[in-house]
Amino acid sequence: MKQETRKEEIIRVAAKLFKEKGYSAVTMRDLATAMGIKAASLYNHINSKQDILNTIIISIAEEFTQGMKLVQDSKLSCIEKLKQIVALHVKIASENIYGMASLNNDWMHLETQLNYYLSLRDNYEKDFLSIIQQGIESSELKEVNPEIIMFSMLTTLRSLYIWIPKKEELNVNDLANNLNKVLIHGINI
Amino acid sequence: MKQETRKEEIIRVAAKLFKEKGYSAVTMRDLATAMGIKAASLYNHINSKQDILNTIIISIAEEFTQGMKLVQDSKLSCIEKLKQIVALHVKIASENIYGMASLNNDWMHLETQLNYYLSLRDNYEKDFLSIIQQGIESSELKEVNPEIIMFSMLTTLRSLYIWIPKKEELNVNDLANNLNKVLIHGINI
DNA sequence: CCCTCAAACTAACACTTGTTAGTTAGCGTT
DNA sequence: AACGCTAACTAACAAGTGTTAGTTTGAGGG
Repeated sequence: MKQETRKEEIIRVAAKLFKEKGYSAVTMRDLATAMGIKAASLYNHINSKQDILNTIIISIAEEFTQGMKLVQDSKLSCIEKLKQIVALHVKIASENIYGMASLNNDWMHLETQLNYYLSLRDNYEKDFLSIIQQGIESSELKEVNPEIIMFSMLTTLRSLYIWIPKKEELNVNDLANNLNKVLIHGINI
Repeated sequence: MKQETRKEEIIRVAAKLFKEKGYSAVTMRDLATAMGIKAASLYNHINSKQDILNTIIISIAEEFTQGMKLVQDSKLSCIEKLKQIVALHVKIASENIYGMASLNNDWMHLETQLNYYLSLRDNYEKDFLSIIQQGIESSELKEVNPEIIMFSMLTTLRSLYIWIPKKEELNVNDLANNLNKVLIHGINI
């Protein structure tokens, strides 16, 4: 159990505030108050407000990229790959509830790292789409517009951070299994 | 074809800016520039920045509430009701692409109207959940956690505004039909 | 020709923003 | 005792914030 540095603590608290009000609405004085110090003192630990956002978003985005790579390199069937992706999202979302909010809602406030983020997101979606297309070609999946399938799955998965905190007892495996049922097999009898 | 008033034009342009950068990051000077006038001139037409947000969010939220009421009062089967709800979201999202962004991302910046908005949203979700629960009881739907079903459908539907603009040719009926297939019947063979 | 009115303008306000500079206090090591 | 390090502080700045007051412009109707 590695001890959290002061910098990590600031970033963690910042992510929580960013989730509640959004990046732009959170001031350095808000963040300082939440940390119990003065705004200027924050700069002993961090470079800038922007830098906090960069750290939060890019670290999670890279985690997703890495996870997708593992899924792609596996020899699983299409449906099994999709289940792995669901599990990936449940895992990352449950471990980064606050950061996921910034990833979803504040990515446009990135500056120097904006293009890098967009390229990660783009590639992720391309890889996701390609898995679905292969599933349709091999008749594992129904012949529905693959973009609609991806959109439906991805928006649900990307919104997990909103919903997970509302569940008192969270069993990550249970949630992933239930989501697999609903997303892959549908809801009707 | 009713002519758009200057006030309506400002609100429409504001919604577009709010979608791109979020409510807090859009200044009255940004909005004025987009309108081709000076910031102070905006106040000949609108009361405050807050008021613009109120108008955007509350009008759409009430549209959803009204639509849900119609669905509830119908004598349709559960599955047919869910299809009506999908159609409702596709319709409202396609007609309010910009406003939907504020509804999803900037509702927390409401002040006087925050509680009213939250009550509308709460009731909407309760009604949605109740339809799903009835569907499970009457064996129209699989016996899966009804909250997960609602969460999955609702997050997909609420994110439509992100995705609709990316589709060159948008046929509202096509989109609703495809979403129904994916959300209700699943994606596997 | 004057009046009205919508819609723009300039100038200014009080306050908030992110950030910097320079300083101080406490603590462990030499 | 002196040093260096961490982490806080006060004070300040320049730019930007939403908003108000008062004024000007131009078009249309009596």
